[in-house]
Amino acid sequence: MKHVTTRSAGDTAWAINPRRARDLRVAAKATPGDTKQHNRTLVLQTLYVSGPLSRADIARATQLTKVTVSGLVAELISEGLVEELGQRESQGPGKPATLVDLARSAHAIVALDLSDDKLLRGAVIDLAGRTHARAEAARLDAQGIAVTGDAACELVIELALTLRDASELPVLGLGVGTPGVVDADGVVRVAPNLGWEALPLRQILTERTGLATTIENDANVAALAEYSFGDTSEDFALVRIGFGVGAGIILGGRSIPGSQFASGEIGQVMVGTDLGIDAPYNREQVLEHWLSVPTLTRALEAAGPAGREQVLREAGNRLGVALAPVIGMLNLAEIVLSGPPELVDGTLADAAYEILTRRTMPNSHDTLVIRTTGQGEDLILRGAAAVVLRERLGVS
Amino acid sequence: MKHVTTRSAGDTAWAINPRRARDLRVAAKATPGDTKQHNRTLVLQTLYVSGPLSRADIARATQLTKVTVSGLVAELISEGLVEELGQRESQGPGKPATLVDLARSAHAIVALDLSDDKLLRGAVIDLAGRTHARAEAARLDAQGIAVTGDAACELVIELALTLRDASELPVLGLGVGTPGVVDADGVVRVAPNLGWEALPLRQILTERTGLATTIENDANVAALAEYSFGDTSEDFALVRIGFGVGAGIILGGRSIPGSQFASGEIGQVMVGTDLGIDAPYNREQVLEHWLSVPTLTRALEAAGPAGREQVLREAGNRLGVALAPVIGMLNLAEIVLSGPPELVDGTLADAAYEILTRRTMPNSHDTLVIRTTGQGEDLILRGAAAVVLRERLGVS
DNA sequence: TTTATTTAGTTCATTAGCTTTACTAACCAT
DNA sequence: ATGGTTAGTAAAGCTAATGAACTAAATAAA
Repeated sequence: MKHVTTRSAGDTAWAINPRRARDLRVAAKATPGDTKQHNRTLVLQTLYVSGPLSRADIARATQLTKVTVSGLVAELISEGLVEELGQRESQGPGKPATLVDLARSAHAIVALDLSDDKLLRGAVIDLAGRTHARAEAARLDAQGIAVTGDAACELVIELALTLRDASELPVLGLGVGTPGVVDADGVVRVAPNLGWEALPLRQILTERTGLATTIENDANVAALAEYSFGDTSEDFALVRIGFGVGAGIILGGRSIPGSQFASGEIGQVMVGTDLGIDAPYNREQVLEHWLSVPTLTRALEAAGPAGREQVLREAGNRLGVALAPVIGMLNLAEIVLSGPPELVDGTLADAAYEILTRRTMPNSHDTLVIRTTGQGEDLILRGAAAVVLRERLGVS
Repeated sequence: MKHVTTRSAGDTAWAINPRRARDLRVAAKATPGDTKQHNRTLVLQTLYVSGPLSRADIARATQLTKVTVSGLVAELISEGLVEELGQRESQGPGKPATLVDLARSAHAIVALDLSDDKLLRGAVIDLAGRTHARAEAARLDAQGIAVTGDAACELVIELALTLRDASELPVLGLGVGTPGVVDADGVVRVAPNLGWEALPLRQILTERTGLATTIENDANVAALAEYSFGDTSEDFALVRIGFGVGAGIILGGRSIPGSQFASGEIGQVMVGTDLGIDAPYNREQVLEHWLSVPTLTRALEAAGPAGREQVLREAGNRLGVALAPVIGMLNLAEIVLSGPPELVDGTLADAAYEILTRRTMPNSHDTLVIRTTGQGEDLILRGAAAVVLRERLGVS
C-alpha cells in the first residue's frame, strides 16, 4: 500500500538555473525612499481612479494614516500634480472635507499614432482624456508614395514638435504607438511598414522634443487603452485588424512583451491544415491572408454583395481557428477586436466566437467574451497617452 | 501636408475602467517593514543562487551597505535560515572573510506529486535539493480501481503525514502538484482524474499536517521546476505529456495562472481542420487524441514497429500545429517537453519543431528552442518544493 | 443657546530601517 | 615593525511611517 524509503542525503542536489543568477543583478534593493515612492503612487492612483476625494477619504482607501496622506498630498500639490478643489458641502456632522484631485486639466500628454500607412496622427490629451489639439501628417510624398526610413522619422519628429508647441498646458510626456517590434529601450527593432530597422526612436524623440518619451507597439498600446479605459477583465487579448493583423496581450493586468519584444504576431501564423498537416509555410494560408483590411476589402469586392456574408464568415472562422489554442493555453477571459466596424462587427466577430466554442472545451470558453472595442478612432492615441501616464505617474 | 486643429477641451473625456477601481483595494500601502522584508528576501535569494558568500560579498552583490547586510544576516542566522561556515582561506591581503550560506541542510520540504493516475508520490527534500526520504501510495483499491474523492484525499493526507514524520529536519512547508484546476486559495476547483470538485485541499492539509501548504497545478509546478532548476529563459511553456496533455507557462519569469486558474489546457483544443474549418467539437480531433500517453501507446501498439515513426511524427505534427499560434502570439523563446522519454524524445520533438518552423514566420521561431526536460522523474516533486521555497522564503 | 458628538486635518514625539562615518580586527608585503 | 588592504562592527544621523493628542468646524440634542 505504502512504501517508504529513507536515503542518505547527498545523492541528487538540484542545480539552480544559471540564468537566474544573472537576473539577480537586476533585482534592486529597497530603501525608505522606495516606500515613499510607492505610497505616493498609491495616492495618485487612488485619485486617478476615484475622482475628487478628501485627504481622509484617501487615508481610508489606502490604509495610510491621515498624517502620511496629508504629507504626500502636500508634496503632490507643490509639484502641481494635485490641486485642492474647495470644500465638500457637508453631509452630516463633522468638519467639512476639503476635496483634492489630480490636476487633470493642468498637464497634457502628446500622443502619436503611427499605425496608419497613409496618415500619421497625433493629439494633445489632458489627464482627463480630453483632446486639446490634433494634428496629422500625410505620409505620402510628391509622387503619392508612402515615405519610409529617415524621411518618415523626420515626419514623426515634426508632428511631435507641432503638437508640443500647440499645447497651452505643460506637457508631461510623449507617447508613441507604432507598428513593428519595439524593445524596452524604445528602439524600433524592425518596422517593415515604415522602413525602420534598429531605429532608436525614443532617444531621437527625447533629444529633439525635450519630452520624456515612451514608444510601444501599436497593438500593445491599443490593449493598454482598452484595459485602462474600457471595461475589460485582467486577462485578455486585443486583436487589431488593420493593414496587418496584430495583437496586444494583457495577462493578470500586465502587458506581455514577448521574449524578443515580438508578442502578438498572430497575423503571420498559418491557419488550418487545408494543404495537409505538414505543408510548408505559405503566405496564402496565414491569418492575414483572410483578415487584414486590404485583403478583406479585395475579397469583398470580388465577391460582390451576395458573397459578403460568406467572406466575413470565412475571416471570422480563420480568426477563431487561430485563437483557439491561445484561448486554451492562456485561459483568456476576453477577446477584444479592433478594426473597421463595418468589417469587424457582426458576422466576423460572431463567426470567430462560434468557432472558438467549437474548438475549445467548455471550461475554456464558457465565460469567454468576444467583442469589439468601444474606444473608437482614438484607440491608439489613448493607449499612447496611457503609456505615458503609466511611466510618468505610475498611474494606469 | 500637415493639418492642425485646436479644439476646446471638454469634448470626450475618457472613462476609467471600472474594474480597476475595485482592484485598488488590493493594492497595498508600503511600510518601512516592507522595505526590510524586501531586502531580507534579496539577501536570501542572493545566497540561494550564489552559494556561500561573505557578508561583504552580499553587500557588493545587493548594493546594500555592509551594515545593513550584517544586520539582516544576523537576523537570518538567529532564525536558523542562514549559517556561518567559517573563514574563507585568505587570498590576498585583508582580514579573511567569514562565509555564510543558506542553511541548506537544516530544513526540509515535503513535496507531493499527485499527477500519476496509479501512484501518489512524495518526498522529503532539503534546500539543496537532496532527497532525504521518499514515499508512495498506490491509488488502487482492493478491486484494482483508482480511488477518487474523499478516499483519494485521505490517501494524500496520510502520505503527507508519513513524510512529515519521516523527516529528521524541521519542515519548512508542504508543496503539492496536482492535476486539475487550482485557485489562488489552494482550492481544487475541479480535478476529474481524482474526482475532486471545490475541494479546499490547502486548508485541509494545513489543518491535518500543521504544515504551511501550497497547492498548484502539476503542469504549472513542472514549469516552475524547469525555470528554477533547468536552464530556461524567462519566456517558455512546458508541455506535459502524461495521462492527459497540459502546459505550464512562464512569461517574463512569472507563472501565468489564467483568468479562471485554468491556463495550459491545450490538450482539449481541436487541432487542424481535417473535418472542415467549422466542424463541431470532436474529441477525435483534440490534441490529446494524438498526444496523451494512453492514446499514443495504443496507437503505437496498433501500428507495430514499422509504423512507430509515423505515429510519433503525427503526434509531433499535431503538437506543432496547436502550438504555432501560441508561439506567434506570445513570442516564446522555448518549449520544454515533459513525458516518457521513449515517446517524447527524438521523432516527436523533431516533428513538432519542424511544423512550428513551417507554420510561423521566421521572426517568431528563429530563436525558438524546443527540448525535453532534464529534470527527470522528480520534475513535479521538485516543482512542488520550488513552490514552497517561493512562498516561504521568497526564493526561487 | 449651550453642549455633546462627529469628522477633518495638524502637531509632536516615537519607532523602524538604511546610510555615512569612524572604528577595530586581521591579513599580506616590504 | 610598518603601511596597505579587506572584513566586519559601532555610533550617529536621516527619512518615513505611526500613534496620541490636539484644533477646527460642522450637526444633533438638551
